[in-house]
Amino acid sequence: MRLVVARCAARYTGRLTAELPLATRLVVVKADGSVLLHSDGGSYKPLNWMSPPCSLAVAEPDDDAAARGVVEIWHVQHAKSDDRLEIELHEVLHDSAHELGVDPGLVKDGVEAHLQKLLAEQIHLLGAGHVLVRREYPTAIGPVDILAKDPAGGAVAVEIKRRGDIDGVEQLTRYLELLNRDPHLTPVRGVFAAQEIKPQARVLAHDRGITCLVLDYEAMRGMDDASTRLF
Amino acid sequence: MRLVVARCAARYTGRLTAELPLATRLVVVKADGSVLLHSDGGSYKPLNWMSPPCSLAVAEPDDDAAARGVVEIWHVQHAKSDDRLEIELHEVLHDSAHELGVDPGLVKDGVEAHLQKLLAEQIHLLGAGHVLVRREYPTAIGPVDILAKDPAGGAVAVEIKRRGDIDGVEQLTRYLELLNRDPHLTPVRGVFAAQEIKPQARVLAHDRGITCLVLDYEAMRGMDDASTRLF
DNA sequence: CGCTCGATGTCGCTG
DNA sequence: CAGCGACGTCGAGCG
Repeated sequence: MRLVVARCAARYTGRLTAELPLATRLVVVKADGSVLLHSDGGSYKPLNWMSPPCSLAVAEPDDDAAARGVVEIWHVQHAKSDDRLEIELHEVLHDSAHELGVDPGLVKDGVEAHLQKLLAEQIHLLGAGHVLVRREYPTAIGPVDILAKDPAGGAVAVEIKRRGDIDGVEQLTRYLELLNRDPHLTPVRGVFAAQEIKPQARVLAHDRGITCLVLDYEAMRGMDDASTRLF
Repeated sequence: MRLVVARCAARYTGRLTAELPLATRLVVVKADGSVLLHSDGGSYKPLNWMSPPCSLAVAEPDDDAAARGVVEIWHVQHAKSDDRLEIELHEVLHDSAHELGVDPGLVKDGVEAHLQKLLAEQIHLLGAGHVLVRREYPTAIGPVDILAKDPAGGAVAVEIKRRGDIDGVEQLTRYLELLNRDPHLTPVRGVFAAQEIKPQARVLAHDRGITCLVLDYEAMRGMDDASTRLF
């Protein structure tokens, strides 16, 4: 990894065109050739960048550029598209290189996939006597998170979100509309399950006859741990 | 901006929980207090981070941590939530600070608006005899990209996307519902136009009587260039 | 390789 | 401040 702090200007062309006027920034060149241009604030997102796979070619400035104070021009070209990032370096304030090695990567916990897995295992949370049909039950517009049967044999479609927003209710509504066209399934009941359900989503869900179910992730994981520990 | 290259481990708790095992990484501390943890590859996104506003507190390791080789612990706490990032530094390989100043920011020029402009100019792409009424035709829930009239005088509402997804069909459906309440306009026909239309979106659109139109951006731009060149 | 969907999404605009 | 749409969305998982 190479770290350069420099006064620089940049231009990106590709899916859009964007310009960065002359200012002092951090330029990071990673081992895979990717380049990041960071300002001293904002957020984790760079002002501009090039994703791997890409190649970096360093060029001397032409007379015109040299006259503008450019000491080096970096051409960063994406390998599989015509995306291009051009950086004009005017003054290099810091330049260092470091061997970092391969990163073992981030281990996440508590994302939607976990919730889905846990609810599938603890399907009784939908109510006593419910039975799992399958996870990711396919429809023409995409898979429903969970399809289950209630004690009376009626189909139940479950949409799971970490945070229950209106979007999720809309999504579930579309699934229900399609599933209810299947004579073998209809009538299909809808359950909107999330760790936290926004009031608006709750209202909309209720309006459409969809049941809301708040999931307690910690408790569900506790159950999972318990069962794992037992066997 | 402070740049630290160090062997470190990290843990994030907040909207989810995530862990980073011990490895050598770049730690960036920006002027606004935000922190980025980058590996030597991947993409522009850090492995882990804390967005501003947040505060950084440096602590000495306790005996247990010191025994594990920790030389310093950074507690990064978000100011407005309980999001928290904890970084254990095991070995600092580089540490430098730099004054960058304020960044003038990125100037963008997008493709999205261009598509709308081109289709408005080449409204015949909707079918021979179509006439533009106006771009950004206002409704109570926001402007429709294009309103046109077909040769029979019927209203046509067009939603334009670069990538045609289900969301866009939903959006157009809402517009159509509102537009069709206007007795001067109804019945309004819907056209979903995009450079690329996903199969699911196509199914949903067809289901709702909405026409799909694939736009050839290059060809449309070519037409534009040609007309520009001629006059 | 393409497609779909989630995301600590983030960003920016508007009411 | 909230809501909503766009993003150079990115990235994982699956067929």
